[in-house]
Amino acid sequence: MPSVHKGGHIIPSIIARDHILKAIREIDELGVPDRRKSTNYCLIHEQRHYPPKYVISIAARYAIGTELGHHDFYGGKGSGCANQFLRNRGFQIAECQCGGLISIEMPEAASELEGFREELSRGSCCCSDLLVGFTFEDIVEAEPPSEKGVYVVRIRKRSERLPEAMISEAKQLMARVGWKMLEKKVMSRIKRLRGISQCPVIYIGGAGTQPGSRNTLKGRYSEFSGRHTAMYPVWILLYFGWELEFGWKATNDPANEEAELKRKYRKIHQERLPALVEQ
DNA sequence: TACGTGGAGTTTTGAATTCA
DNA sequence: TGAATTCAAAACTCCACGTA
Repeated sequence: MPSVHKGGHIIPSIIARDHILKAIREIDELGVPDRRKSTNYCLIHEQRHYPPKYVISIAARYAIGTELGHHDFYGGKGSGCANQFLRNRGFQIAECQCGGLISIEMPEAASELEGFREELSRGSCCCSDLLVGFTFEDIVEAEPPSEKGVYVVRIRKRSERLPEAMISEAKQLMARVGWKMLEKKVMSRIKRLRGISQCPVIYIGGAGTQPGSRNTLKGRYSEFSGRHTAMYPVWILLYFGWELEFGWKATNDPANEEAELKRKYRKIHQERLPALVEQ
């Protein structure tokens, strides 16, 4: 088999740019196993980072039908090694310790990324005026009443982990579970984390909005531990060290209060709803 | 009586199809 | 080819019932 390296550690030269692009697309879908993350270099494609050796391993499967193992070829800088192989096919390689699969899609430059981090950590937004009269408690130990009302989930403190990185790690976890149907459903919710902005309010909902309903704030809150539409992204945020609050306001007209709250929120946020609400 | 859970009703969304 | 329509699936919410 033709190769670009000798001595038993070979990269099949039949691997073309198209095979590498297919590998990148697969990694976008399935993520990178922890043991295959890069240590010192990243392949940078469309402003996302990928581990060079893992990309080549996957690309080999598309080219020759067999995935290469971690020790089947060299990484590093030398001639015939993974980095040079990828550069020869038109890809950018940079020194980086992120491990791969880190997106910097929102801000384009590194300085902007830092600015985005700062903006996220501030979490300031004028929509806090909408929540006058709400009671807030830590989401993991909130005790809302058994009454009708409107409720919100709000970010109290952000961690260093950005939404895109959390989505990537969640995707890897789901890929390891190996249950496509479950992965599709869970990830469809978790991807809503991309909608998180500087605004701390990430969900608005109502309890007892329909006539005759016996739903309560307490009941809706309990669903965050088992079947609420926003529970997966909430779990992910908590897992990565974000601190969240559950806030509520009891009312006899939750439907109108919820609609009015969302209307005002949209007005402030260019017609968008909170990140975890279906847009 | 309060709570948890399975299942059903209603609304929304998006893909597929039809038609001009 | 693009707009309009249809329909299935998903999302969201509520109801009913068993249990503590």
